[in-house]
Amino acid sequence: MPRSSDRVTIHDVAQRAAVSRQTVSNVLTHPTRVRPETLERVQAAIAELGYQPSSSAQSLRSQRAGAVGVEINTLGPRSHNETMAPFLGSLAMRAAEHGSHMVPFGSPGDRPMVQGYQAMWARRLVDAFIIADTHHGDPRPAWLEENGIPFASFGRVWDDPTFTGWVDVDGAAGTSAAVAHCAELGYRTVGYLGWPSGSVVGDDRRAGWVAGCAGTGVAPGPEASCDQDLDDARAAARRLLADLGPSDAVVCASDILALGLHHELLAAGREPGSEVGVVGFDGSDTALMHHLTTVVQPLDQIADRILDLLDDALSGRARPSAGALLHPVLLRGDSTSARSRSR
Amino acid sequence: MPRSSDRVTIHDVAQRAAVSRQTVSNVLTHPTRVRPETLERVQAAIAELGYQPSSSAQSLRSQRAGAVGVEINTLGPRSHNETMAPFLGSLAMRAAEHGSHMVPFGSPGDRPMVQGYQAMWARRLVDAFIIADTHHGDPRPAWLEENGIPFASFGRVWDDPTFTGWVDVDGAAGTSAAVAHCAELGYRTVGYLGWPSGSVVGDDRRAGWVAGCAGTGVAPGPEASCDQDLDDARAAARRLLADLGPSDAVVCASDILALGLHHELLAAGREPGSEVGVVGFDGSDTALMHHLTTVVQPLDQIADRILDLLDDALSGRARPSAGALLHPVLLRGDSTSARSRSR
DNA sequence: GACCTTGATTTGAACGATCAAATCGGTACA
DNA sequence: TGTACCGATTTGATCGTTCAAATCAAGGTC
Repeated sequence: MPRSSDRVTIHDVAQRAAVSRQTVSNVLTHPTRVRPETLERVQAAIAELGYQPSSSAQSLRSQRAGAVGVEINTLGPRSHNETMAPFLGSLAMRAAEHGSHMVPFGSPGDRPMVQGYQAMWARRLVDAFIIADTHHGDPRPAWLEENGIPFASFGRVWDDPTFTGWVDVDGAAGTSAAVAHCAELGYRTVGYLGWPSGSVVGDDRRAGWVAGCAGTGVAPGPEASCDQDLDDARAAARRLLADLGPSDAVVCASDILALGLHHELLAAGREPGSEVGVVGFDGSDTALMHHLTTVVQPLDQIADRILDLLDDALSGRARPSAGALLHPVLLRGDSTSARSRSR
Repeated sequence: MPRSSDRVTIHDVAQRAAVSRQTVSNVLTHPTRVRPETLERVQAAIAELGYQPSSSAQSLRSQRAGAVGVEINTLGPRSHNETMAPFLGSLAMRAAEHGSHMVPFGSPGDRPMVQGYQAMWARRLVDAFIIADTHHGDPRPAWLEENGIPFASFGRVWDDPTFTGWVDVDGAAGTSAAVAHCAELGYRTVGYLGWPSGSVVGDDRRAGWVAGCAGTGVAPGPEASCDQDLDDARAAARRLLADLGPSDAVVCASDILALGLHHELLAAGREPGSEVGVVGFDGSDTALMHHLTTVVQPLDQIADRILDLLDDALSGRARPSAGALLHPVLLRGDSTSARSRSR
């Protein structure tokens, strides 16, 4: 029976098993150091008392918070960032297996500033950070690097090509697979609805479309670009519509853009899929809800790899020689469907 | 200058200001105990060294993790739960002002089990939990209560009316306001698209529709119900369409349902807003994206109140005599618009 | 029988903070 | 002059764990 207080400590277990605290500790961290007979007795005591080491005590002793910070400014309303929320979910689930947990935090302002990071780091609430969506001129990578703070990034860190602690989705492979999918289903041309050139992610995805068309021999269809916004997407889609005949398909840089095109097709009385094929990108809830064919980001895998990177960094292992590019997976929905090639 | 190591501790500050560690501690926690002159000197040292107390050390000493657990199973893909993700965002932002942080976690399975909670609690990674979406037969509230674990709930805890540690949105007030909004704009009847009766949240929202119609004198329009799913919503909306004339409006139990109706209207060539009014509920990104008029849940306020509840519980203050009902706010979008009453 | 070795276990110390009790230098009062 | 008292500050102890060094028991060697 645990002592009067409700909290079971290593001391309670030691007393129960008639050994010293250190032996109990060894049972959990260096089982080989302890005699099999004793091991068993201590393990029994641990089980009976339901002992689990206190994370605060371990943190203090090991100088490790066992936590990783993730900025969630982008998670709030009006952000339209449908990737970060599920990504945080994946991280939280996977973190358990890595013996750590996530601490979401935000800076007051809209723009990602180092202020929030600074606050978390100074108190050592976290051992490392995960950043995402870095852009040109993003102050975070440089600041983290300068201060020797471990971090990993979801998405390439474009400002610093020497930094290899990132995991990213091979956007070109994704759009290329989307084109292949359309070709296979018999669409005659494959157009592209993307973002204005200049964004690295956008250019990457567009490149996959170009390469995909060249590789499969399908004719490139019309192209338009717009911002990551449903209204803009619809406007851009309207511009495309005139050039889209039956059995044409369009690959989009994101699910939001795909949804915009989807809506315009319906508004024009043209059935998505059976008439004009539409493929989105991201595998967002939005796409699933509307049954759009989409290129799904393997968020669980990404989370796992990122946590591996941090494990390595925290145990002083060398950084990998290069970042990791993961392949997205095409998820077939109703917005693309087989058509007879004979028409 | 900080000592050779990179970590600034209370000892470094003490040395720098030529006082003892305890005096430094007092400066931060009991400033009145220290002579003004000394206070200033120590504060200067703190500022110069950029000292912040170590959270692990404080946790161990105070027996408080300073963290709150939030289950995020519902946050993963395919959950269609558009409220939890932004809510977690609000919590994370507000938590900073409450001197704590959020720890999102998940259980392997789909259904909320106590297993995940157990794991977090045993190691004292968190001091309390925030639960949401409790349903009849939910094992969590009872289990938490039994084990004396502090928690608060977003949404009433229906199985235990004596539990008052909850904050909820006044759904009836929301739908009622939605009806009033429609009446004000001149819609002749206001229908309802809701969930099958039996869900407490759903019944609450429906009651507000009924009361709103009675209160404003607007005629109740047709009614239908379906699950929280876009396809189901569209099917239900099709059933409603026949009974919906121009200048009729429909209040919906959620943004997803509203979106379903929105889509069916467009598919039938009837303009949402100008012909048939549509009001959603939740204030989700989906609604904002589609410019739907919607009843917005005040997530920041809810987060604040919930954290207050936990602060009280952790400092041993008595529970409030009743749960808190917060008023949602109607956000006007394009899916409702003024019409001339003269027609 | 004294001495060394090996393996298993225990004791001491430390991580960084804060509470409680002890100390210190002054003042006031008898 | 002694002492009681005060505010300001310091010292000691503690939270629960784990590393490093000390101890202990058993066996082997010369």
